[in-house]
This record gives sequence, structure tokens and C-alpha cells, in this order.
Amino acid sequence: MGMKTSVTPKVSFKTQMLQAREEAIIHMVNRLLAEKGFEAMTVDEVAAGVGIAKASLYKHFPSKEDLACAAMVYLMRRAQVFLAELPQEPPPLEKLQMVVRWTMELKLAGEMPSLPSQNSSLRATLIASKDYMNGLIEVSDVLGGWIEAAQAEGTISPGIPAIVVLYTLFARACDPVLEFLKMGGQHDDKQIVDLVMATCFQGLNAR
Amino acid sequence: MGMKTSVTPKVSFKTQMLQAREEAIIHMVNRLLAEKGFEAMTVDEVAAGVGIAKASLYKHFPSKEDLACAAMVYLMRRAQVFLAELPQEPPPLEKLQMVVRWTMELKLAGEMPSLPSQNSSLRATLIASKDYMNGLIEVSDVLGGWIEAAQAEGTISPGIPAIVVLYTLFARACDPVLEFLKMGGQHDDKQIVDLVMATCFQGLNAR
DNA sequence: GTCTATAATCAGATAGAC
DNA sequence: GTCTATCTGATTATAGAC
Repeated sequence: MGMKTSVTPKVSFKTQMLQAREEAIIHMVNRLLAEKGFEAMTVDEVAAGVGIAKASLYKHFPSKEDLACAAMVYLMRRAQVFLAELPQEPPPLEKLQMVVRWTMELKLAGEMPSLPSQNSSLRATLIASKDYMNGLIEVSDVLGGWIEAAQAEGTISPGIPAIVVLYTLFARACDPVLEFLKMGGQHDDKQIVDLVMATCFQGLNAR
Repeated sequence: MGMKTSVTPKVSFKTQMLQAREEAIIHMVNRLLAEKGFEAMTVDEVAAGVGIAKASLYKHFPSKEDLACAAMVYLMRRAQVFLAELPQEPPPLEKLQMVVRWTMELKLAGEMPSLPSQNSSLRATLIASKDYMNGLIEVSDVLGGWIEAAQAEGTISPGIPAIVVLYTLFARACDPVLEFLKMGGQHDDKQIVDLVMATCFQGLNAR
């Protein structure tokens, strides 16, 4: 970010090292959040996982909540990148399905951070985070546009409020059905995703 | 349980008092589990809510896990009573819908305890609890029978494995869509239940 | 910025009198 | 069985040297 990067590569290098370390931290937090959730994750674990002292962690992130928030911001960025890289041709319904499929695969791969929907201190941090909120809003806007387009096309039921469709799609990212089926061991990941996709979009009722 | 209950009512009365207190504890735990979840719930809160000392609580239940387990056993009993009292005439699909509706109303009323799907110490306690497991199995068996009957009738899609249908129905009890819609304030409880019922059984796709 | 060592706090569980 | 008071351990967070 400095204006002398070409003359003082050392500074840039140092910055890169720091950034790399922060990325390592965020990856670790992301994994632990996916594995055990916010409350069960401890800062000690994060530090040990990254291989640095806990005090050093606190130089990068002022609190446990900020750690989780950073992981959520990272997730939002990944989502934005995924949305941006989606091909434009497919009809909106198919793009929505690709997104849902992606989030489920992320969850099955143990990379989908799971937050307690209740924890107030964490919620406060998330809501106060401009990066997180902006990312969430942009993702919601893009998906919301596709939902309305799909409803206009008649591929998604126009009777359901778009916000309900949006929440229903988001909720697939933390659907316990995925874990239960994975625990059952009767299906592989692809089958699980297909099954949940089918129940989500086609419903349980016969057609 | 003693064989002299008619001669020594005092014992019976004492027992009843104890049982009443345990019920009060379980109700409190149930409410707190619904409100904040297992990890955020503290034993101090439970004791304070019931109006007894924490040490007294530990005379009734040996650990926090056992507290939560008792609440889950209570929930299973409620479910069993609900199933047993359902009218027999309706077709299986309608009975399943009534059950799902009931669980959602319970959740919206703040009476559906929410457990972390990951916490291992709690899982161990639950799995070790005969009362809980038996209740869960019986409920699953009853619902499983209805699911297969509905699939045989052709009202529920026969292509979906029954276990997936069962999990999908169970998952409505902890569906974050319910909370999000409630937080949004745009719909009352009945509308929310109807919306989620519709997406669950009919799917998002237009018909 | 990174470390070791330590504070400060909170929550699950228990001791021991009554 | 119920209480007050306490223990114990875990966990978030920080002080201070380098």
C-alpha cells in the first residue's frame, strides 16, 4: 500500500509475511469454527494450530469475536468471488442451484464456519463490521435478483416471498441433515448433496 | 412407589414435592436451552431461575449434561404424547404435517430446546440415556412408518430414502429460517409456519 | 511483533454445616 | 435435601521483556 514499494521491497515483504500469517490464522479459525462452533473453539487452540503464541494472536485480532468475524468476512469474500465467476448464460434457477450446491460442498468439506444464531456478543461484532455487512448485503442482493428473475420466469414458485426463498437457501449452509447423513455413512458426499438439493427445490411431496 | 402409600401419605407428599421441583427445574432448563442453547446456558441461571441453590440442583442432576438430557427426555415424552393423541383417520402425509407443524410452533413459542449438534460430552450423555434413546427411537419408528405409508400411497416422493425424509422433518425443529422470519417482523407465527411448511413439502420450484 | 508468564474472570462442581 | 462458601479448572485477555 506504500508509495515506495518498488524502492523498498523489504517493507512490502514484511507486509506480505504479516498478511500470510493472518491468512493462516483465518484459515485455522475457519476450520475450527466449522468443526466445533464458536463457543467450543478456544483461542489457545487457534494459536496452537497456527503455531504462534496466544499473545501474538491478540496483536492481530483484539478479541475472539474479531477472530470469528474475520473468518466470516473471508467466507463472504469467497462467496463474492464464486458469484462473480459464475457463467452468465444459465437461467437464474440454475445459478441459484449452483450456489447452494457450493455451500453444501463447503460444509461437507469442513470449511463452512458455523455460528451460534443466538450469541449476542458475536452478533454485535458482526453487525458492526462493515466488511462483513457489505459482503452479506452484496451476496444477498445478487441472490435476491436471481430469485426474482426465477420467479418471473416461473421456475421458482412466485407465491413464496423472495426473502423466504433467500433464507431457505442460506439455511442449507448449516443444514443438520447434511451432517446426519454423513454420519450415517450410507451415502457419499455427492449423493448427500443431490438428496438435499432435491428436497430443497422439489419438496418432499410427490409430483 | 412404596407399598404403604395409603398409610404414610407424608412420604408420598414429600415425593410429590420433589417431583414437582424436578419438573420446575426441567421446565427452566427447557426454556433456557431454547433461548440460548446448551453452551450459553449456565447452571447458575438454572438455579436462580428455579429459585434454589446451585448445590441443590446438583443433588437432583449430577451434571449440566444430565440437566440438558432431562429436558430432552421431557421433550421426547411430549412428542410421544402428541403422536399418541393424534387422530388415526387422516392419511399419513397429513399426520406428518401435523407433527412438523407442532414442532415449529414449539420452536416459535420458545419451548424447543436447541442442542449443539457437535458437543461430544453432551452427545455421550444423550446416547447413554436409555430414556432418551428409547423415546427417540419410538418417535422415529412411528414417523418412519407414516413416511413409508405416505410413499406407498404416492403422497410423499418415493424416490427419497425414508431416512432423508425423517431427518428433513426433524430438522424443521431447529430451522433458522423460523427465527430469521420472526426477527424480520413481517409475518406472524402462523404465516411463518405456513411458509416453511410450504417450502418443506412443496419445494421452492414452481409446480 | 513475538514470546513467556500472569492476571482476571467465569462456570462447573463440591464440602460441610444444618 | 438445602443452604453458604469454596474449590478447581478452563479461558479470555494482558504485562512486560526482547
